[in-house]
Amino acid sequence: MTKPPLPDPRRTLTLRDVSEASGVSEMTVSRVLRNRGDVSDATREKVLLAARALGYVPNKIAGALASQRVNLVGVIIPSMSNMVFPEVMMGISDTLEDTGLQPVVGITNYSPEREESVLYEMLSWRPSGLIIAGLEHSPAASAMLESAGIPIVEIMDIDGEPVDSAVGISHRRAGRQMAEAIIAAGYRRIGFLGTKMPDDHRARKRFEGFRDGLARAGLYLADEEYYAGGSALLKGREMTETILKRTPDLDFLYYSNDMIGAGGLLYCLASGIDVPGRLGLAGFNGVELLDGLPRKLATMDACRREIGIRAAEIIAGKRPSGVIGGEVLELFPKLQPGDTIRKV
Amino acid sequence: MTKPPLPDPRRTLTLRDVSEASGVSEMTVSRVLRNRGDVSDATREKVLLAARALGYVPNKIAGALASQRVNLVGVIIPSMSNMVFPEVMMGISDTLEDTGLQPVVGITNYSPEREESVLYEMLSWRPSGLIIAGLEHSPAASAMLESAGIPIVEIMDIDGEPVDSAVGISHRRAGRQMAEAIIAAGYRRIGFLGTKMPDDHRARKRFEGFRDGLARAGLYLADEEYYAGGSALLKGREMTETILKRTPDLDFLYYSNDMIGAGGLLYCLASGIDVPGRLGLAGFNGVELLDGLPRKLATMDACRREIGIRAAEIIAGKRPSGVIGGEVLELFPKLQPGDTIRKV
DNA sequence: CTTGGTGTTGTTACCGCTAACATAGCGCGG
DNA sequence: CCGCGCTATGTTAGCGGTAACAACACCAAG
Repeated sequence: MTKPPLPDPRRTLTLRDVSEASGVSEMTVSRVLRNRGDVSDATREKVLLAARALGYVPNKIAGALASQRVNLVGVIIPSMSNMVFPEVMMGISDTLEDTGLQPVVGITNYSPEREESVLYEMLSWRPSGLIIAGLEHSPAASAMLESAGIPIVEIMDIDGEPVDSAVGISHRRAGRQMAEAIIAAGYRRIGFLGTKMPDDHRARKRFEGFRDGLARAGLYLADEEYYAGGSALLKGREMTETILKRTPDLDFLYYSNDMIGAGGLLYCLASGIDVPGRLGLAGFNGVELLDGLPRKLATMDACRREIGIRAAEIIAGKRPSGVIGGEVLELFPKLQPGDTIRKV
Repeated sequence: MTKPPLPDPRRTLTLRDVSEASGVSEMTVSRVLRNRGDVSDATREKVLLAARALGYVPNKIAGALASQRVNLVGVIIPSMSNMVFPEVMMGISDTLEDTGLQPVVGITNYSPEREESVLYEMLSWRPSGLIIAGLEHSPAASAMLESAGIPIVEIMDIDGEPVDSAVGISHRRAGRQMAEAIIAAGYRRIGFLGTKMPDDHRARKRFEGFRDGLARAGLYLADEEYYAGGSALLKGREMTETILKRTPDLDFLYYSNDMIGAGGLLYCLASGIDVPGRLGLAGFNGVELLDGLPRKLATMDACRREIGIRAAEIIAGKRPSGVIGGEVLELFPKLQPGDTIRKV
């Protein structure tokens, strides 16, 4: 039993191990592995061979500390469970792909306290940029964002004052537009169905915009219904039944998201309600799932993927404008009338 | 031009800044901020006050390097877009919550190459544990996993040889069980609908188990149909139409996931096909969405949340068994017959 | 034979924090 | 009033890399 030439195989390897195995200095190994600086082909080969043979994995913690550079981009979002943020994430990932930057996600569950702690945790890793959903933050969180010294992009919403840059849509306007379209189609007894989430500011703004849109035409909401938790599709179904039982003369239902809207649509179809003749329906988000439904629910695309792409571009410094920061990029969702609003 | 007493205010703060502001050594500040070691209450107050006033955020990069401890757990999964992995993630997050550990997610898109590079990237941050979906990895990835020197938990699947620990279900058995239930209910002309994903090994194993289950009863698949990309609900609808047109005498359709199954169900209901009398249907996963459908699709719960919980427990060293590693934990999905399989 | 470029490799000094040990101050029994 | 055993705080030496610069070999031109 000869002792193998390698030192304790359980110890994790360092540059020194590779350096000794290949007979050059640690610095040269470092250069080879990062493709930086001039290294002769012969040396490069030797080093790469040794590194691969040992199974060396560089220690980015040490590298980041020494170089003061971290290839991480923090992404803070409220939730991962409703298909809207995963799509934003894909836009971000795809755009960051070829920049050497890597997204790291944190979830807040719509809780300002969690947002604060997730943000603190993220900043303690000194990411080179941060993407965060929403414009509303606790004072402490705002202070951290302001003094972080890195590019910040607040996404999804532009109805407010960003810390640095922002990419999103105006939810207030989106709500108002939907109201106008509904009124134009001749509906008058309008109900609203949404979530019980005081901290979902975007849903709130859509609701306010919607109500304002109605008010401008001298209309008001005829009834409202809210839910929290559970299967959104099922809740949409149940809430629709509830609200229609309570206020049978409603002629339109505006849902705060597509999932409950889809539930409502399925309920109406099963109950033989004439959609969109006797009752019109609309949701919000433009989720892919709607494509598979028996009838197409009216909705508004929230530009989720593009928001992700643009935000990542700002962080990566790829915006064509060449602006350094403080950019506010508004995207414009378009109304997709589908089959659940009467044609005028 | 006198040099200001404070150094560049844009520079990010270090322990030294807090130490100077509070008049104690860096070490003491460090102790206060980590709640470690004895510090007098007076000093603690002073330090916390100064840290808060300055808005100091510790640098975990430096901390991790010095202490050789990283509170990160890598989680590598194929996708975030189909509701199964988000639910696993929640189990992981909830369990890690009170351990000081933090999950960091990487997505592979079912690509072995991406898996390899995501894994390399993750290991270079020296996480204290790793959770990775599946038992099949490239040779290079396997080598990295083996020599990482940290607890590894492979999740979702247990049909194979884990590197270290594993938590999951037997997809082969799940497929077989479904076949047996279908046969017991009297169906004989059975079709399969799935994804074109050579690297989705779990779907493949379910399919193989299903085919074996049929074979044991002397049956074989009467037809098959595959898809890739797009809205799964819509694809399920379209594939169902296609396969039924091509092979009209099918009396059962087994879908490789609930989403296309739901699409198929909606198609059948809209076409007036007698379900489950003339045609039976079943999916896989037990997604919440099914609760909202007009009829309940037969499915098998994949134990997604519990898989996340158990995997996180192993990483956090919270398993009751007290086992160090190499644990294989099998979970047992139960068949939910719903309304789309004939009662025997 | 020098000089000076050019291309390659090595040396030194940190990066910001923490483990481990050293030290200072204090109360107290002998 | 010495020395012991506390507790509270400070000092030193890295963690594993990289930036910046130094050093070296080699060769062409002067």
